[in-house]
Amino acid sequence: MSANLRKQPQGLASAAEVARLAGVSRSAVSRTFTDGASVSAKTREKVLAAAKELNYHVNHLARGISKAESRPVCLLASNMTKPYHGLLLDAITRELQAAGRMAMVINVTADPESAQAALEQALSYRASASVVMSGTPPEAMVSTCIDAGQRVILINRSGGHADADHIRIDYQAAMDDAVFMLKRAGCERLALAGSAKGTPSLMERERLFLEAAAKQGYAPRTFKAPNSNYDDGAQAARALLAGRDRPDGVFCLTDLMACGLIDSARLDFGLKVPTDLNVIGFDNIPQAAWAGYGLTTFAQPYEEIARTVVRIVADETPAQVHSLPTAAQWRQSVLFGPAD
Amino acid sequence: MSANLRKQPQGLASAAEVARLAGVSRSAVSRTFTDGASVSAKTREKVLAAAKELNYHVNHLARGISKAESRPVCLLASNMTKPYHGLLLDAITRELQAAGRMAMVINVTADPESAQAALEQALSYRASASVVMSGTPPEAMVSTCIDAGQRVILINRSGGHADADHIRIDYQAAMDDAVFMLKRAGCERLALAGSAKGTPSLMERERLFLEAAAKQGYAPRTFKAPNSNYDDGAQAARALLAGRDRPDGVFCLTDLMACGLIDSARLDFGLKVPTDLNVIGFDNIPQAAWAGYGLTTFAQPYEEIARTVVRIVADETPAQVHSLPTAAQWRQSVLFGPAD
DNA sequence: CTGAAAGCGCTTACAG
DNA sequence: CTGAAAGCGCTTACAG
Repeated sequence: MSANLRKQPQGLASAAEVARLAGVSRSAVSRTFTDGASVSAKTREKVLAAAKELNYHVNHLARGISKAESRPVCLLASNMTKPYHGLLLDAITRELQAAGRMAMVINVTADPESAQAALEQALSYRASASVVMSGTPPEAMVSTCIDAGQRVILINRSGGHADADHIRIDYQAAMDDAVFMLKRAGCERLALAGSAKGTPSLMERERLFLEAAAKQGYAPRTFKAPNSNYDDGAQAARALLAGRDRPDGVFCLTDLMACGLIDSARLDFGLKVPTDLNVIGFDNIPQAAWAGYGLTTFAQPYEEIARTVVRIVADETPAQVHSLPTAAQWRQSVLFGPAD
Repeated sequence: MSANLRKQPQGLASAAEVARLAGVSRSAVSRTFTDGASVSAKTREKVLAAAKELNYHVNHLARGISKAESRPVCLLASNMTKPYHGLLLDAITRELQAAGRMAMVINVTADPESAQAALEQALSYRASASVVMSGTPPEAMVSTCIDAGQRVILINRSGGHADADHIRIDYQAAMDDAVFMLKRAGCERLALAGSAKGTPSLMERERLFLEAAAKQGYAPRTFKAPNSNYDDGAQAARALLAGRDRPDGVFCLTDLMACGLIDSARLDFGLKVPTDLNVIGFDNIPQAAWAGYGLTTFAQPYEEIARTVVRIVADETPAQVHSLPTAAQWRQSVLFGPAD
């Protein structure tokens, strides 16, 4: 009674109340809700009945204090507004949830220090893992998290942290494919719509495309836009498509850029895709499938990334690099379909 | 020492250790990290120094057991992949974070029972509030949450729950505007690209547009697509633009539909927007600003919604309906600009 | 302003 | 299989 007076007005039953009603010990109700604990069918029955009657829910906050598995996983995300990030966030929250894990999301803004602040938050909530989808946390911060017993999972981030898990995509095959597709479409002058943003995955795609092109005897004209969004693609179009010796095949670092480039090619230059210009993108965002674009692109393995995250969070395996493949998605922005 | 053996290997310091190092009581360190608690500058100093040395972070999980304000807020989201949902999720997580609150996200899939399961999860984590962005939780579930001392905030959901806070958008003015814009552009035959999905906000826009049109003497042809995405817009185009008496102005329930309709109008019917066809959308998603669309639309008040959410979470005010306005966003898909 | 003590809601050796 | 007890890491009246 007097204990009740101290409580905030929040009517959720506690394990103690359930125990009282069921006529068993506190430990018994705790065990009933712990997978694999030893309770007799009869006790379990009584507890379950009482729990149902009192509308009891294990307090995960309290459980998390002593039980690592019921601690949340922190997702450091930004740009949720952009299709690629939305797709990734959707897949990861879905898989985490299916595995019974709770996801806390931290919105990492452009601010360079916010990745650090975000990881500190994750520490405060004793997250069992932090998934870095955006930003580049300082090395020292990653160490702090790992020392605190947390796993740190970097998705498409640069490879500096030895103790963190890295999920990276294997872009080599995709970039070879891209050049092959353009060659088979009869392209003679290639171009690359690149970015000066400096994200590791962007830089890697850029480098590998250029290498693959060189191997096939191409010397692509390159334009580096400031970022990798729609406007950057349009900007690339205006830089690459003006003047003589217009390219007839261009690889865009992202689908968003490809959409901007295609629109500009059509509206500013009166070009038809793919007859005048072959275009390939990257990410396979929903817009790539829109009739206005019909973009041939490469799909990020969103589901596989999500499943890998869950696996890392659940396992005790030492930190390592996880490489995942992409898959080509043919549409109409490149002449001719896939080879048989 | 023996206590340490029981701990899982997680090196984060506790308040007790900080107290020991600083030579003060446990209460003192607790107070140092509680806003507005009474600690002398000297004690605070000592505690802060010790905390820094041990890399101490208040355990929010534990704090949440006794302190309601540091409990997480649950976000029930789905379709994060769609621009509108991404925009909303981004704004809400950003504002919540700025207010020092943690956001847990629950991915509500299409499954009708998952909204209920999601709210039960929120209960387990003792969320101080649940924000329902998708799905329609059963009345009984909402009551359970509220009885548990949790606030339930429904965004653009139907108005059945008396004890929940409702954030709704005032579509009346927008729909009057939409008809006015089309009339001023000289439209003679209006159409509505509607949806059979049955979401409250969709249904309300539909009804209000039709009413506004009737007031101006229009009798819009209506097509109800199954959902409210890109493909649904394309489907609407094929239904509305074929045959004689083609409409010259159409309102699409969502920007996504408008994009699909514009693409189909151009590619399937060879129509030019806005000279052959005036188009208005709703939501003001990033794609609406793309050069290929240049869509005139209405902006959901994403930021205002987010701020309202944090205000509700922080306050003790009784549940109520919060009405927010939209703002017209002129672009090129309707003839003539805004009135002065 | 401060500390000792009781409390929150859970888990988990320990002894039977 | 079961319960009493000690523990997790925090907060907050209470008395000084």
